[in-house]
Formats: sequence, C-alpha cells, structure tokens
Amino acid sequence: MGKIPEKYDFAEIEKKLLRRWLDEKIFHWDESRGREETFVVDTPPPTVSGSLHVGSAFGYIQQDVIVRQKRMKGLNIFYPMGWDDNGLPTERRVQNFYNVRCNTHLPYLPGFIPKNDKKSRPEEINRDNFIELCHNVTGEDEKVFKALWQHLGLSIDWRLEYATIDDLCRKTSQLSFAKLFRDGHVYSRFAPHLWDVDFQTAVSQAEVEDKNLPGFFHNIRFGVEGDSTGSSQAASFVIATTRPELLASCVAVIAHPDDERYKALFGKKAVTPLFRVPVPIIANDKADPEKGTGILMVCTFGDIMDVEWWRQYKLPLRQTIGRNGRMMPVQFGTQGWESLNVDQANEFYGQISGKNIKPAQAAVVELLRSPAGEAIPGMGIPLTAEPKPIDHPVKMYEKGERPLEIIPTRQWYIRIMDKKEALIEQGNKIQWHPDFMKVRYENWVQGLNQDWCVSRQRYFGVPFPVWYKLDLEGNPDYENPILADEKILPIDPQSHPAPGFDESQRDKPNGFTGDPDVMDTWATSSMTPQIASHWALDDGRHQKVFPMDIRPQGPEIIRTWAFYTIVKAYLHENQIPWHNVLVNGWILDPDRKKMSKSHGQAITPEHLLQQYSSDGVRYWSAKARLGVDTAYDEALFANGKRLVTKLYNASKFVSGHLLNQELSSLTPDRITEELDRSFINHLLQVVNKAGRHFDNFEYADALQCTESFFWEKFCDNYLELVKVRSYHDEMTPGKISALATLKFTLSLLLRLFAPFIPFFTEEAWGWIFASEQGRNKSIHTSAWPEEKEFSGITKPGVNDAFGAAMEVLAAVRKAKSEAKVSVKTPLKSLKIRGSAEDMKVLKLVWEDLLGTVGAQEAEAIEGQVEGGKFEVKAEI
RNA sequence: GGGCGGUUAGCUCAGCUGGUUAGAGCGCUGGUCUCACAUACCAGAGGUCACAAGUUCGAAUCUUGUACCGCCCA
Repeated sequence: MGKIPEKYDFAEIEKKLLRRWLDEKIFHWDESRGREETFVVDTPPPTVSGSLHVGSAFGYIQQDVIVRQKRMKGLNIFYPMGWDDNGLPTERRVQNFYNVRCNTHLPYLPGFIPKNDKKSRPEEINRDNFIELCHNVTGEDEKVFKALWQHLGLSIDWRLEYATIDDLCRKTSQLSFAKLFRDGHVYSRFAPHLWDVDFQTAVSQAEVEDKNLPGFFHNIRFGVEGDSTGSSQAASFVIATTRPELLASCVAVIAHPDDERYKALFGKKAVTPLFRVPVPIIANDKADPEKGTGILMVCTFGDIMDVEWWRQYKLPLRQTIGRNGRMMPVQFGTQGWESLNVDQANEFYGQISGKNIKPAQAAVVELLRSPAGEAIPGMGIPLTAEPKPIDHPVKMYEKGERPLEIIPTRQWYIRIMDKKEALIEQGNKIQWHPDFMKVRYENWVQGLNQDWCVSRQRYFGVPFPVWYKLDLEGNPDYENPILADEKILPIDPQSHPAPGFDESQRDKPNGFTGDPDVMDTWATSSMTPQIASHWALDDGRHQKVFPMDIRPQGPEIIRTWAFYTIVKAYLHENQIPWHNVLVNGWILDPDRKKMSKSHGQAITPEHLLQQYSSDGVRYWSAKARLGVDTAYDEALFANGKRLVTKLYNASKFVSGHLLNQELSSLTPDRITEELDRSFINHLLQVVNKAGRHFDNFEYADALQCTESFFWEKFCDNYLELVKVRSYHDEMTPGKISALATLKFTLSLLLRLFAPFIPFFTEEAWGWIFASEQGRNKSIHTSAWPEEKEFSGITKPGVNDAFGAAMEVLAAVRKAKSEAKVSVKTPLKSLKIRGSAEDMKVLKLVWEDLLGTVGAQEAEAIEGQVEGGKFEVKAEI
C-alpha cells in the first residue's frame, strides 16, 4: 500500500487516471466474446455545431453510470461514440464563423482561405470549398467535445469513434438508401412539399412545428360568373383568408355542402378579384362553416388542405411563390392562367411580381382597396372590411425564421405511411424507460401524415448515390435513376461519373447528371446502430452487437431519432434496433424553463468540472432519474463534491487502520463480533437493493441507498462504534474482526460507488485493494458486489444488534446535545431499560456501546418501554 | 381541441403494488475543535402531501372532476 496524500487533489488525480485508463485499455470492447455476454450502447452522437453547455453532459453521464456497472458485472462493453457533424447546423455555423455563403455556380478554388471579414457582405464560395470549411470547423468542434467527454470520465472505447459525415457513415447511409430503393421502400416524385424559403430546402414532418403568429383575416369579395348585375346576394360572396397574396394562385372556392348561404352556388364558377380568374365553386364537408365566412379559397398552395383538395378535384397548378420566397413571374392569358381580363390581370400581377411574401401581401391588400380590382364590374371594392388581426398557428421549420411554404419540388421519400401499425408493434417490442415515453412514440406514429422526405437541397450531407440520364434536350429521366453499385460506395455523384458514362458527358444532352441533393441528417443518424455494428460490411461483427441493449436519448427526439431508427431496423432486417430505450429528462433553468442556449452557454461544463470535480458533476447527473426533469442547481454539485470528500476521509480512516497489517489475513471469516456481523447484514441489504435498482436502470435509486448507507450507517454510526476495538493496542480477535469488517466494507462501498464516482473510487482502490492478490488493478474491471461475497461471514446471532446500538447511541447523543457538551464528554452514569429480549441483543454489543458513549459502566434494567426499544438515562 | 407528465417542508426532490407520529439534501436555529473528516459532527424547528368529491376500517398513495405548470400533437 502506498502513501495516502494529506489532501485529495481531484484535478491532478483525474488527469492521472484518465491517462491510465486509456493506456490500460480497460474500456476496450473484446470482439472475440459473444453477444450474450456483451452489453451494447447506441450512444447519441451530439451535434458538434450545437452549443456546449452543462446539459450536454447530463445524459451522457447517466449512460456511463449504467455502462460502468455492467462492466463490473463482467459484461463485455461495446460503447462507441459518434459526432453528428453532417447537416444544416454545421452549415449555419460555418456561414457565421467565416462569413461565407455557398454558391454552386462558382468554380472550386484550391487552397482557398476565407477572407473572414465580418463587416462586409458574406463571401460567396464554391460548394466543395464550403464543404471543406465544414470539415475544418467540425474537426475542431469534435476535439473540444472529445476532451470534455474524457474529462467527464465517459468509459467509451474510442476505437469505435465515428462522425456522421465520415466515410463509414456515408457508406452506411448510401447502402441503406440503395437497399431500400432495391426493395421498393424508396421513391422520388415531383409534388407539393413543405419548403423553407430561407434555407431553400424541403423539410420533413418531424422538423415542422406549429407556432402561433399574429396575422390578419382579410375579407375579400369574389364574383359569380354569369351573374353580372353585381347587386344581389347571389352574385357575389366574401371569403376570409390570411394569405391574400396567394389570390393569383386561387384554383377553387369551397364551402360546406349543408351551408345554406352557399348552396345555390355549388357547380357555378366564381371569379377572383384583381385577376378575374374563373374558378369552380365546390361543396366539401371539410370546409368549416364556423370559420371565417364559411367559404374559402383553395390556392396552390396555402396549406395542407389545399394540397388535399387540389389532388381530390384534380385542380390546375398555379404556383406564384418561388423557391426563394419571392413572387414568381406569371403571364396571364397563357395556358393555365386564364383570365376574364388578361391585360388587367397582368398589370395587377406586375405590381407584386418579384416581391417577397410580406411586401407582396401588403401590395395585394392595397390593390384590393380599389374598386378597379373588383371581380365583376360594378360589384364594388373587393376588400369588404378592414383586415382583422388574429393569432393563428403557422407551420414553421424548427430551425427556420419564416413560415414554411408548400412548393412543388422533386424529393426522395421513404414509404412509411403504409406501415404505421407495424411500426407501433415494433415499439411494443422495446422496453421504454420510463414506460410512459412509449406513448409519445405511439402518438407520433399515429399522427404521421406523409412519407419520410429524405432529400434536402443543401450541401454538407450525404449525397444520394444516384444519377439521371439526360435526354436529347438535356432533361433528366427521373423515372429511371441510375444507382451506384454498392461496392463503390461511398460516392459523390457530383464528382463521380455515372456508370457507363464519361465525366465529359456530365450535364450534357444525351449525357448524365448527378442527383444534386443530400440526405436528411436523420437518414444517417437513424443508422447509428448499424454504423457502429458495421452492418452490411462485417456480418460477424454486426451479429455480435445488434440489436443493441440500450438507446439513451432525450425526449424531444423520440419522433425523430428513436422513430427513424426503428423504421430503418424494421425495413432492413425486420428487427428492433435495441431492447431498451432510456429517455432522460430536461435540464431546467433555475426559472423552471428548459435550459436555453443563451443561459446554458454561460455555464460551461469545464468551469463546473474545475470547481466541483468530475465526480461532483457526475453525482448531480446521476441523482436525476430517467424521464424526470431536473432543475439546474449548483447545490447538488457541491453535494457531490462533499460526498467525494467524505469518501476520501472515510477511506483514509480505514486505510490508516489497515496500514502495516497483514492484509491477506483479514479475511471475511475473521468477522466474528456480533456488532460487525449485524452491520455487515445491513450492508448486504444495500448490495441487494442497489443491484436490483441497476437491473431496472434505476441508477439514481442505487446511488441514493448506497449514499445514505455510507453516510449514516457506516460513517456516523458504525465507524464510531467500532473505534473502541479498532484502536485497541493488542491484536485481539475483536480488533481483527473490526479490521476485517472495515476492509470488507470499504471494498464493497468503493465498488458500489465506482459507477458514479469513478475517479476517487479508483484512486482509493489503489491504496489497498489493487495490490491484493487476485484483485483487478482497476476498480472498474473488478466485480460488482453480489450476495455471494458474503458467504464466508457467519450470519448475526440475534436480530439487529447494530440497530439496537444505534438507537442507544442516538439517545446518549441527544442527552449530550441538550446538555451542550462535547460528544466525547464521559458519562457519570448510564441506565438503559428495555425488554428482556432487547436487552439480550444489546448485551452482545455492550462493550462497543459503552466505549463509544464514554461510560465506564451502565445499568441494564429489564422492563417495558413505550415508543422505541430502549429508554436511556444518561447523567453527564 | 387531444395526449403525456407534474403539483409533498423556504428551495431541490424521494415516498405513490393504500396501513403505525410523511422522509432526504440544501437553507434556517442551537450546540460540539470528538485521535478520518469543522468541506465535519450532534440536536432542533419547519408540511391541512394543489383543490374538491368518491371508494375504504384507513388515502400523499386508488377513482373522478377542477385549477395551475411543463412537454408533445392538432
């Protein structure tokens, strides 16, 4: 046993142990061992371009606590780590970091260095230059994350590191796409789809959120064709819309079939104001008579209902909003743009063409204020009332700033709408922790309303391994995409020619073109189990880790990460990806709001690690149960640090006693005193309880019962009661029993705490146990405490002598506290009354007890006692 | 509007397969330098368990409803 330092310098010890753990490879996965004895984690790859705040560490520590306990149980641990660097967050970070924008029309500049002048307009750069910058930035970000992860003590096998944009991930994502295409689960089509006009990309249902925004209801008078009097009610009607700028896109008006106000109009044609376009008046029971005026215009496209009606009634397409969010040029009088007054329509439209949506809306409203815009001459000003302010839900891209538009584009989809039931069934095969989280999954699957759109019109992502043949006019043949051979993946169709073609034929008539899109980042993240397992590349390895054991993750990505991963595992192998999903809670700001970036960034994890130690920060995370929100409270970090200090002191005390002893002789069978055996029995209860909690992933409860046992029973009571014997000069059987108990207990306590407090427990383990014969050098590969370790210890002779001693000790302490004297003050006399049976128990720990309370002798009185076992009279 | 979770001491949280005087940590009050630890120890104060009704011999714990908070969906 080496020297025990006077003070515990956690910073230095943490550094030393991190190095040692890496050198000794104790977190390495052993590929030679079978699936049954392996515990596999599908670790969440953090978005490295995201903010790094204290919440980032939270969930990872919880996983690590679970992993470390499983490792001690003897399981072979497969604990990889990935970085999510692919996707829009990185692009955005690069744009801001270097003040650049990607422009696909510019040529590639080798050795390009951005000007990085924040004051000037963003520098436009080539796509490949842009991607290079993305790699630079994420490379740096990943270093920062990795350093933090190591500092937290995450017991990751860093040989299993991956990044979602690296070759392995691109290959796996492309393989997934290719196989799904081959199996008919994937299709592309040109159709209206949710579109962000700022990022200029399609988004999927999972990335859309409803946001309440202020808007205006505009009441606009439409005419009815063939009724030019303009005076009677039947000749016109008023629709209410929040999107008057879409008036030129109007293709129909719809009211409820039972709506008396409009019954007479069905089958006739309405005439739009300004553009004087005749559109059908249709009855459909999905129109809400209560909303607005009960009759509404269908535009291509204002919302999801428009798309539905457009399809149902095979209405024409009149697109006016372009991909960039500006009003597209339109020529009335051409095919599909009929008007009763072509010249006037074009003149009106000319006043909004090219405008952004908001200014276009303002312009249209102004035009509607003029009688010149009336649908039918003589009908009057189209805008029948001042716009009425309302708050209404608007669909937004979760990362976007302006409302989403619905714009016809070509996109790739994975078919999921026909598999809802099967996907819910897959969810049922998985254990969710806490179990109510499964409901969120089910609700999401039930509410799906479109197939999974996996294509994005962006740059930094996994390309589709697809080309299209160009016809003689240079039009791509989308119906017959050319798929890359699986053997050559990953490839970029932008730089790699299509099979059978030469690069010189790129984008030339009769040649080919590469698919310009990249995949939704979830198309890659949904493959994290398969990426880590080397699915489709190394089947032996895949079988050894798939399906995985646990998927730890946040609640907000059940609808994305958990859902898509379940989808992929189902489509590829008709499997569940993991047996357990562990959903952590939110970190809340002190004001009970979800921890925000602005708040969180001020609280850097590094700062906390320096102040409270890694073990202290881990304690805070491990106190939080799965699925339960946790308030950010620095008091808990302090508690963790305090616990480490206490553990240090207790370990120092025990080690001090064992110093210069023949350690190997202090075996469990030398534990002979009743107090010791009774105390050991309490320890056994904790071992069993903590083990059971861990089996249910209730690490917080395991910590709770271990901590309270350690602090209250071991430190505050047992250590005090045993000092009489442990400090004895002679090596009496009583002293040997005490030392053997201390050694046994410390060994177990350190191991019980090891998953939570890996640094200090490892350090203390090294003081005594690491050098013992048959022990593992690292506590983290030592055995998790089990009941069988107690087999060499004789059971206590009576019922709970330790508990009896604690009760009397407490009574004496109370007397001393009331007398306001030191705890060590000797007693003048001590009288203890209890039943014959209880006194018999107490007699077995009599000497320990008297020595501890400072009594020369004590009077034992047999008699009945109310409220407790003993009545104690202590004279000071 | 629908779903899920929550509401327990000043604060942060346990307890919730119903059963003796409802627990912990922090904070607060008083005391103690006791040979592991004053980053400690000892003692103490502090709660009509959101509200209402119901089931029951008995409810923080089960049922129903209400209010408020948070999250998800429409």
